[in-house]
Amino acid sequence: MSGVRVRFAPSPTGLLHLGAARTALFNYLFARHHGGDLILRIEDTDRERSRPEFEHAQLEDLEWLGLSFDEGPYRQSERSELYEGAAQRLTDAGLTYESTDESGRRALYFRPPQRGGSFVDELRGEVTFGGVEDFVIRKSDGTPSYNFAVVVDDLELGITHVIRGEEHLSNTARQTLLYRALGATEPRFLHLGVILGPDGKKLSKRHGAASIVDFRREGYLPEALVNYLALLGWNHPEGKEEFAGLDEVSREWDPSRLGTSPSTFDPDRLLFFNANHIRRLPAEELLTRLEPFLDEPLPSGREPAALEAIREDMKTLSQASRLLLGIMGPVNPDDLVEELQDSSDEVFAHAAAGLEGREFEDVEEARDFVAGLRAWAKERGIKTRDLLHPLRLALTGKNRGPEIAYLFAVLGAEEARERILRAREARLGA
RNA sequence: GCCCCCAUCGUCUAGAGGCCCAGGACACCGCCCUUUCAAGGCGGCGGCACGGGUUCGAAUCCCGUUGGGGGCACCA
Repeated sequence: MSGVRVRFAPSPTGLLHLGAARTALFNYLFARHHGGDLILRIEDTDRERSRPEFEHAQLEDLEWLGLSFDEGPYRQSERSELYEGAAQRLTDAGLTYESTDESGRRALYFRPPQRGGSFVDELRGEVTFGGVEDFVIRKSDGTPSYNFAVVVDDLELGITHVIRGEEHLSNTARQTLLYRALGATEPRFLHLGVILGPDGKKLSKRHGAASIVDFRREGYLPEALVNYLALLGWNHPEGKEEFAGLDEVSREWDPSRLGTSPSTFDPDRLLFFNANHIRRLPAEELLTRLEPFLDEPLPSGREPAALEAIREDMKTLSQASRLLLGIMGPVNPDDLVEELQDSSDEVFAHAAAGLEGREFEDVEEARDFVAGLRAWAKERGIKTRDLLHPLRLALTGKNRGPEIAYLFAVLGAEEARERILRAREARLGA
């Protein structure tokens, strides 16, 4: 038992974003690294904007990412006595006053004994601050303000390390003053560099898919997101950059490798990790994950071949249907007549004959069949290109695509034969 | 305007005074492999923001400038 207690404290006023997900991830990794506890706290003090749907959606995203919590969720909306007690102590100490604004709202303000000072950031060293003005700790509707609730809760929950984005640096200054006014010792602080959008501005909805749900819907794998996010502001001691999943990152993660500079979200890099993780997924697993993304089920009985045929080209799961259509979609033979070679006719005749009454149990059998075609072509002095390219055109109508054997295996011998015969006819008719 | 943080290839980063005329990854380009695309292999393009110090020696330490970012709400 290390005694380390960290927390992730989202506000249910929107969807879980990349930045928040990274914060959650690093808190999780920190807790795992130290054998400590990760606590979930919902900061729902904004009665207007907080919505249960958002809380549910965020929890779902966290779960999808594989992030689990040891405690919570605690909801700030359910802990008002705590804030009241703390507010009373500050009032008793003569550090608060009530004030009414133009619209007649009466709030409780905190007047810090000092306007400046410093705190230690574990990553940046001593951070000095000054010019802190009085700020609200209890809003006119009775709910605690963010800065106040955070301090009271982190204290009450025994949080030892506060890990959050650097956008909170100035809040930490205010909170430090609050801790001291309450006669408490502040936890340790780690402020991670913010994540910027490709335009260098703080990442937001404007930058397209910045919500975790968006990535999920587009067919990104949680493993890929975790892998990518883990490398934003952290690096492996030996430069390792590919991690199978959260468990592997957890095993190798070490807080001493954390950085402080802001980083820019790079969609290309994420895509690269996603494609990599798709390639390494076991077939059954890939099939399961693919299901929600398929317009039509994979060709019955030929699922494994179909899967392997598209896997290399798939950067996101949502591309599966399009890739599948590229193989199985209808072909108009008339469109490809011009591209066919002189040798096409005998190639078609031979291939069609070979396919007659045949069935491919798996890709291996299709490969054997193709090997047979190649041997035949070699004997006849037909170049490999003049053998396979016409076949590819006949089968899919396209110039590029997966290895030919996959095409046979996915389409099935019967359908392949028909397509070849149709192409042959079209060629003769031309 | 005030306060704060950050500063190595376009991007993510390694680098904690000599090992660096700076290494890796993404992206991009070329070559190889290959029926094609992709993957893979090999190679290329490309960076220490600038100026002062300190030091025998600085990407690394200090100061300044510039640049970028964040905060300055009865939002969190």
